[in-house]
Amino acid sequence: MLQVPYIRENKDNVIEALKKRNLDATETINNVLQLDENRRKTQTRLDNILAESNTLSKEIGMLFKSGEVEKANDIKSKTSNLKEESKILSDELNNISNQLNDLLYTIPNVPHESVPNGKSDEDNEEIFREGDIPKLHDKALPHWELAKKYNIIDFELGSKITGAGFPVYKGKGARLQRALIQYFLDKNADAGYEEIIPPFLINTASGYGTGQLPDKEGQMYEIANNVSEDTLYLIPTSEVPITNIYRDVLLNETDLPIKHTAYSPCFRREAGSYGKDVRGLNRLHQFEKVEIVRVEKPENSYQALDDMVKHVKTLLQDLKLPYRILRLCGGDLGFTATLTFDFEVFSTAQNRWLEISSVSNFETYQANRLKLRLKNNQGKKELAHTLNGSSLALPRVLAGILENYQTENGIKIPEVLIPYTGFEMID
RNA sequence: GGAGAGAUGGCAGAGUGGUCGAAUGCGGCGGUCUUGAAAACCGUUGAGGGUCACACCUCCGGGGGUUCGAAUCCCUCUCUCUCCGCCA
Repeated sequence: MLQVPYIRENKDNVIEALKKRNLDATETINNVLQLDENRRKTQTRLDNILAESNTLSKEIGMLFKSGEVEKANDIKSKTSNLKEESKILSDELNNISNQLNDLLYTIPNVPHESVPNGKSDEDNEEIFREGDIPKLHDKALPHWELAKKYNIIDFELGSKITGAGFPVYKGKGARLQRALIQYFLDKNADAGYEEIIPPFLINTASGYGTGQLPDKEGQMYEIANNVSEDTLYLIPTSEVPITNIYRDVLLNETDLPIKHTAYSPCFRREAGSYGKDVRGLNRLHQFEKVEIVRVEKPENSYQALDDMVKHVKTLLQDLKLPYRILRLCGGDLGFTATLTFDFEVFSTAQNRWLEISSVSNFETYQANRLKLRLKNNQGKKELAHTLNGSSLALPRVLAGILENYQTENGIKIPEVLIPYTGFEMID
């Protein structure tokens, strides 16, 4: 969430910048500042009462020690008023703090200055395009038909076992998926990202840390939890457990940059999706993803973002898939991000672009929730910047490969993957 | 699943109702000494709120309670460790 002192000092800029999200935050920001002022005032009043009561308590202690019991009892009777008052005030303070927090949770991150105006994904700005769109033969099929034809992904079987959106990968399909995971992890490791295998369930504190909670519970599957009283959630992305490694952590400047990569299954409820968007592998409830996460010094985070974009590019270049990069407009920008670049692969048989990666800078927005701080060279503590990106989301890469690499005799395997698959053709 | 022990500052570890935000050791930082370094010695060193700065307030795993007063007593939750059982 945004930092209150920052809002206090940059009120007009914050309101202006949030307009890019098509959001008029004037009232909310005013309420925040009002509540903040109220909070500080109440805190001061409470502090004074507590100070007085502390003084009296010490006096009583001394009097008892010196045997002046009557005098002590006398003072004792005076403290009951203070007690009552402090109880009322601390309730009030709690109330105000909760209101303030609740409100802060509703304010999205301030977009970076380079974020274009716009209402929806149609207004995203294409900044880069690479790779040739192949000319397919006459009988070319969309990937869900190919999956059936070559018996490599079984959507109906997944529906039987679990439900729609939980496909079963079989034979060479499973093998190809695993090859991609391993290939991505290897490439990420080569680029200096340390591999992590995180838990696939997270608690509520972690959900708050990265911004899935509150309000976006609907995105995640909730687990009836017999282990503790806390609710657990299936991870929607490994960003959540990985970034939460650094919740309540104070880093030294020499620890940075921190670069992690992880493979994990991702679980999303995707309530309300329908039609061609959910066809085949386009949108699933469970999918595989390799993620990269970074923790950076504030002054380096945009350089890091750039670096991540470059890295993701190399993956697609290696796979020889046609792709483009979009700079998300204010209307499409995620709640917690300041700047996001989406990668889309061209799904030739469907004749549409599919999002396969989203690379974002969160600046201090997550770090503030996480209490992820950094002690800089002057010994001063400041919030770190967090970033993440997909490298890559598997199903749509798979869709892209199946469709773009199909021939009349079968589906060719991209050359870089052959050492991982052990076969060159799905036929 | 059963029985027990525990959670204190960056780490280790004392503290069982009042002057304890917390001994001591290690580590960190600054200094003396040294050509330089090490050692030794001296000093300093938790976090958050608040303030122009002080004052002041809060924090000894989380939450609640007892008390004029809680790191210390009670309840509860979470976590860790030991033993037994079960298990990939």
